Amino acid sequence: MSHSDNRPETDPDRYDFEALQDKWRSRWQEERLYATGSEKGRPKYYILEFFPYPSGSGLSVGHLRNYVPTDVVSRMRRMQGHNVLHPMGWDAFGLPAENYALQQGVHPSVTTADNVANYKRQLALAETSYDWDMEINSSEPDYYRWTQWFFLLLHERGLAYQAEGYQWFCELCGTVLANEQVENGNCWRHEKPVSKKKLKQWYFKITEYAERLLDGLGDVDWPEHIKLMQTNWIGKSIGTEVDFQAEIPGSDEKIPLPIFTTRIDTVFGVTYMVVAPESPVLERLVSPEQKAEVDAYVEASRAKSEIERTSTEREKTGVFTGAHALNPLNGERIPIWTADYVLAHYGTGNVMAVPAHDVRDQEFALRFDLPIRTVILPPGNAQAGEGVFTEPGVMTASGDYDGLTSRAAIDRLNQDVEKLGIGKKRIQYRFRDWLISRQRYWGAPIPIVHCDKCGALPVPKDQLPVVLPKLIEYKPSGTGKGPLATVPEFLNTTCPGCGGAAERETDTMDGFACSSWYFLRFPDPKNDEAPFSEESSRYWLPVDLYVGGAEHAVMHLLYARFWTKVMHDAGLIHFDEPFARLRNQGMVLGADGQKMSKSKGNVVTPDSVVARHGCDTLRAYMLFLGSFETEVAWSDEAISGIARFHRRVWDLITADRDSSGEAEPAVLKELERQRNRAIKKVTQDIDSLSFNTAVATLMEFSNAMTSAVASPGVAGSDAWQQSVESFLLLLAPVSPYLTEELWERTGRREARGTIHRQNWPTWDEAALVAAQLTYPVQINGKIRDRIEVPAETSADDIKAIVLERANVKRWLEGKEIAKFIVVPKRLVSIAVK
RNA sequence: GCCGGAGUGGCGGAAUGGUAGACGCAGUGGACUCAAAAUCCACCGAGGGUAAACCUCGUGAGGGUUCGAAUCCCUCCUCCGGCACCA
Repeated sequence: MSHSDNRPETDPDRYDFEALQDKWRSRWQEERLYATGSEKGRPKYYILEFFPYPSGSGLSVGHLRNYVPTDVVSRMRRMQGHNVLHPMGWDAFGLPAENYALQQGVHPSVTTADNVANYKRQLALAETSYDWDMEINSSEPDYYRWTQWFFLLLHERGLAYQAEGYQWFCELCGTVLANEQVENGNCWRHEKPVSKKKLKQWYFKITEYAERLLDGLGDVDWPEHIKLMQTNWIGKSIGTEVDFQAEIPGSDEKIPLPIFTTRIDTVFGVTYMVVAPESPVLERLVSPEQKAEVDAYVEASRAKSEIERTSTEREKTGVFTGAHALNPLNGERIPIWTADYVLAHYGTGNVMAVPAHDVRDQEFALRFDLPIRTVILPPGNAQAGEGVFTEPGVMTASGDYDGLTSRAAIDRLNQDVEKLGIGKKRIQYRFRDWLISRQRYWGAPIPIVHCDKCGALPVPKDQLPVVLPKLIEYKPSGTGKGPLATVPEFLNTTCPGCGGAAERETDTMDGFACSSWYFLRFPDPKNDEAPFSEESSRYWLPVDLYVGGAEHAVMHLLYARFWTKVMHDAGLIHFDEPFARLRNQGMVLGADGQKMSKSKGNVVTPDSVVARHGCDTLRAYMLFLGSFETEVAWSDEAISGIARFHRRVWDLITADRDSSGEAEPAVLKELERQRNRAIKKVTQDIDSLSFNTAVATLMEFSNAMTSAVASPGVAGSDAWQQSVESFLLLLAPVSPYLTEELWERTGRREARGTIHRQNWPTWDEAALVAAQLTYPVQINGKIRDRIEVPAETSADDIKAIVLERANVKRWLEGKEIAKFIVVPKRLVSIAVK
């Protein structure tokens, strides 16, 4: 057999991947091969990748780690008779896009259009089977009109509100930053510490959905670690809120000072209290003597970077306020301090400090010489041990409660404080409402009008979209107001309430708003009456398989779930979890084991790989690299193995063979077994996203075919034709060009049309059993012999055969058999004494 | 500090209670060739054994459960990821 590479370039039978790509790409386009399925009576399959931001640097093979595997699943599902929706669109609004445009000195609408065109060109190189009729772009008015519509829906439902809040501010940028632009307390562009500035901003009340966001995680097939990250992020704590009484210095007045604690059983060990420096009550508690010191402390904590503020390494700081409080359970009078280890936004912003049973309180107490009183003993110990005891235990020095376990005491105290009217059991969440305002240009304008008389009013829905004007100058102003505030024709409008002069809101929405609903738009992307039709969402949603990087574990995936639940409550959709099955692809590192980056010069692009090895080889190699969910390094050498595999396949199928003669039945039966095994394994592997083993199985099957066809008569057999057919079908989702060409060359396309619309092959379980089975024989766990027997041999017969074997006898000599185990189709195990 | 994930040949990785190392890369030997590339065939965890047979060891370390453990349980080590004063 001659090899294709040895064939002259003019030989039409040579494997020429470029010629195949040119030939089939245009034909497939004409045939609309990737159109979204719409045939009645078929099951649907909606497969989606995380909404990509089309970055200026284009795609590397790392991105294909997501796009190629999902494409393979889509292709298999189409062949399995599903109506498949596999769309692609662009998360084009947002800070990265705006910053890229600023850096290029070109308008973001222009850079976005260029970047999108480049992404589409590169995705075409990998022949990902998107239906481009479904394409969407979040920065276009057709789309963001509906993002604004959803803002109004949230507003209507009381889930969007405006509040004063401290927000990250970078002096060097002269602007407010988003949380995600603050890395370890530094501005992402300047690597300089950021501080906080107080601004009036828009928030979404995601915390109202905390409990349902937790509950919903039980219903979805997601990686456990992602669910866990969301659970931790939401941070549910069950505890008690109790009012202590604070004495106002210099008067007889007392005000309630509420605290939140998860350990009300330690309440008899409180020796001081702490109020957060930003807490509004602080002002009233400060005595004249302490005022200067407290003011200086509050000022200093505000100026501190977040990294200094929250580092647990740092020594604790704080100042006495001059005020005292009364412990409502024992009447004790204790000092009130302010310290920045207490966070204003969590709980009540005040804490009862129990230095004997809390690490932080103890550290503080030791530093400032405050008393430490043990009130919990380790279970079973009458004496307190060394250091801080933070576990539940048994109460002591706690009056009537002595001797109760922490658990019992918490229940009783919860009831008691409620009876006394000084507090009650309460649930506290760690996460906060979603700050959605951005004082930046490149985003969906928040559809609100501010009127002096009527206040903040929503723009009527029929006036949407509020169009983002095309500004030339869109740099952040640094005033804390967005660039839109400088555009009179945008800013000035009439009030939808009273018709008088009014101003538009000039903040734009966080980019995560756009990606919180895009999966609903894809089934119905051109609808101009509504964000989507009820019919389209009822048929296609929820998303059956959602694939993207683990870095979005909390942000996007939590926001999208929140919006989905709101829409469900508004009666717009029939489900309340958007993504039934979620998987994270692993990253592709450069050949040097480092993250791919321009500066390291280790970026591999699809362009270079396709030019060198062709699309099919790139695709198959992306799958073969390693298991889908783990990180892998690119290798320029290993890809040659896939290139060889494709050439061998070409030769195997195109070779001229002598088809005369009668084949041996055993050879044909073994070929049939290999064929059925491959169908089963490849089908199951693609379903479970084990693409690397699917490709390995195809290699094994082609190796088995190569050795089978070397036997006389096999080439002319039906079994051989069946194997060729099944093999091509199984390989089709992985290597679409090669298989289509071979499908045509073996005469199948003319009769039956494209390989990509054929039925996926099915297997016969009965054909999977080999005629002869080899049983290893273990004696005390070590393999001492092997026997080959017909598959149907009974366990008793196997036992008899094994006992007659010389090797076995040798190991059994003088020993007693304790156990004799025959595991059908697997092995024989003997335990001897 | 807390939570999670992972440690298997020279390398990427298979195997989730049943023959450890499938499949591939690299390597070694051979065939073809004037030669090289490509291709094809064979070998390819470590040690012992002239070789075959066969034996011993071997999935981060140590212990346990089991006829049988990479896989399950306990203790520890290393690496990676997330959260990080959340009361």
